[in-house]
Amino acid sequence: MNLKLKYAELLSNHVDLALDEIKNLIEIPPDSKMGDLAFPCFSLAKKLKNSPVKIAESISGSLEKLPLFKEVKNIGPYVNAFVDPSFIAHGILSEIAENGSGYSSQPENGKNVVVDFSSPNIAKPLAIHHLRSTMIGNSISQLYSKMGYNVIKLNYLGDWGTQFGKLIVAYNKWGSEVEGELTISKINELYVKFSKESSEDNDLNDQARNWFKKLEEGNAEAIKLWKWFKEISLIEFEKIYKKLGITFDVYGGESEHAASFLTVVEKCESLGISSISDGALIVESEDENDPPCLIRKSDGATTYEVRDIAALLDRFDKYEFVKMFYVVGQEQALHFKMLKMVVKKMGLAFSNDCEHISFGFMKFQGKSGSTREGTAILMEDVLNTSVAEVRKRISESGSKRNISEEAIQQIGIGAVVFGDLSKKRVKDSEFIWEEVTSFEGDTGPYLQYTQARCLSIVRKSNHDFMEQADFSGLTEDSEKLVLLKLNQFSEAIINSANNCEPSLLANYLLELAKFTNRFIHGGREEHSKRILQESNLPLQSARTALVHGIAIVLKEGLRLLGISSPEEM
RNA sequence: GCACCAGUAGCUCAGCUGGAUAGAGCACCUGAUUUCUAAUCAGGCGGUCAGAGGUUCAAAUCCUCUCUGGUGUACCA
Repeated sequence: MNLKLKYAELLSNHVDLALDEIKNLIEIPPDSKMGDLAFPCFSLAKKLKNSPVKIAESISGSLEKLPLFKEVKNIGPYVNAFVDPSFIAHGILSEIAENGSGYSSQPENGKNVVVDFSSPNIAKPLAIHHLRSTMIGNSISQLYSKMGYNVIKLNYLGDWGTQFGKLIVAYNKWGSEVEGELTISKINELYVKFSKESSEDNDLNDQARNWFKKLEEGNAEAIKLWKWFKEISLIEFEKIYKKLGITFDVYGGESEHAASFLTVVEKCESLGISSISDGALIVESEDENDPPCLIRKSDGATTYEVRDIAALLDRFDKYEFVKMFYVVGQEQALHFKMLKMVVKKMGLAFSNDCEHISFGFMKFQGKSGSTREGTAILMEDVLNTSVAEVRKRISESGSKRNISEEAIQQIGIGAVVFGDLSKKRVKDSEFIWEEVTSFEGDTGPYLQYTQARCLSIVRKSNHDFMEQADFSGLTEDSEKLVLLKLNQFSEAIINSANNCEPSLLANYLLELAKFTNRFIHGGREEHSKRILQESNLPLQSARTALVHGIAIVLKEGLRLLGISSPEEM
């Protein structure tokens, strides 16, 4: 139910503004004691040549009574409305009960959205800085499918480039020293060793560039090794994605577009937007402050930029997307700016639909870990530690409940994911072990706990509460706050999706959970206030339905963040 | 040098795109438990919204400058 719209309709007969304008002015007061909706009268003051307070008085005095609004009065320059919870409860709760997890979902619109996320480099283990792209991208994908889009989740692997030349050199030189089976961490060790040695021996870098050139030319030995490194890496990645419950629709890779780079080069040349500089082919930037975009190296090899452009052209051919999201760290902002710039110069309108969804650094003890230096914090370790902490906590609490292994996994992993997604993307975030393994307050486990608590009440209610409920009994403030919050679910989703900002949804869920715990907690202080102790069955049923609705919204909201929630914990 | 991003309580962060007395969580202090799940709830402590100007009825929010931190700056990706 769109309460802002209803309120705007009520006001529209007495305010000389278009319905939409009124609706956009309506806000939610900072304190619910002041009302549930507020219409500020400042902007009318000039037009009416009267003080905002007087205008508010006159409007509130002339409004007709609607059952939806218990009371409308002015507080200073605001016209504030108090919603009658019993009037909205039936609509909201039956909508949730009927749709279940589909509550607030929008019908399919057939439009394609491509989300490029996670996209790790082959031959390096997944570290915490990959967590952000992976989790943010996954959540954006869930949000857009909730909004009715057809989402293509694309894992665009960094599987091409000079680094493979380096690896091949390293493997040929020191590979025989590796003991046992070659794993991703052993590959990484070779890479680390190469980095160290090559800083003193420039010849190694030349060899590496040479091997990469060979790889691009289709040299059999190079390709064989490259394929092998890739296979080993993918097996490792899949293990983590499975833990996180993430799947991809398409695995792509830069390597696929290395060949088609010629198309890009030709197009740039024929359009006359490129030029030769120091032997390399470049496209000049529009902004004088930016460097040019390198399309082809002076030795004829491809660049990251040209491969990405070729990949983008290919994606549009395949999917005709309405949105193309690149979920990649902010350090690559310039790269995506140049990518868009070149594609725009190529005369392709879809350059406007491409968006770089950037995010800040993940740091550990003030530094961003580096796989090259071997100081990275591995994603697997983080997840395992958090899960272990949950297990420890449960055994120490001496709880009688038997908590399943599945639930322990969900809680441990949920804590890590929520910790990351509850903050705005742009912020750099400091990785603190104690914080990851803290499960109190504004955390994922808090939301899961709230949800489990609600489900427990629903489970114990042994009758058809939707059938027997009398929603007009829901008159308490604590009930109203929860109801209004449930009603805002779709707004939270839309906001979150439009801004590609999962933290907005995360914060919405925290508020919902807070109101919920307050509401339910009344039953702890006074036994008679417990929902299932209520002797008036229609009222008890209405409250149970409310709790049921909360559980559904919390579970669905968490799912949109990529977090699964246990039935019991 | 230039460009982009950030700066709000001791710490981690919100602040609904310009509105009411700047809010949460953690930490610290006090209280509630033979739990419809205490991974909870109630209360206390804690602020020069980096600084200075400006725009207007109204600025943490918009503009300008300064300071601090981070990132990027063509043949790595």
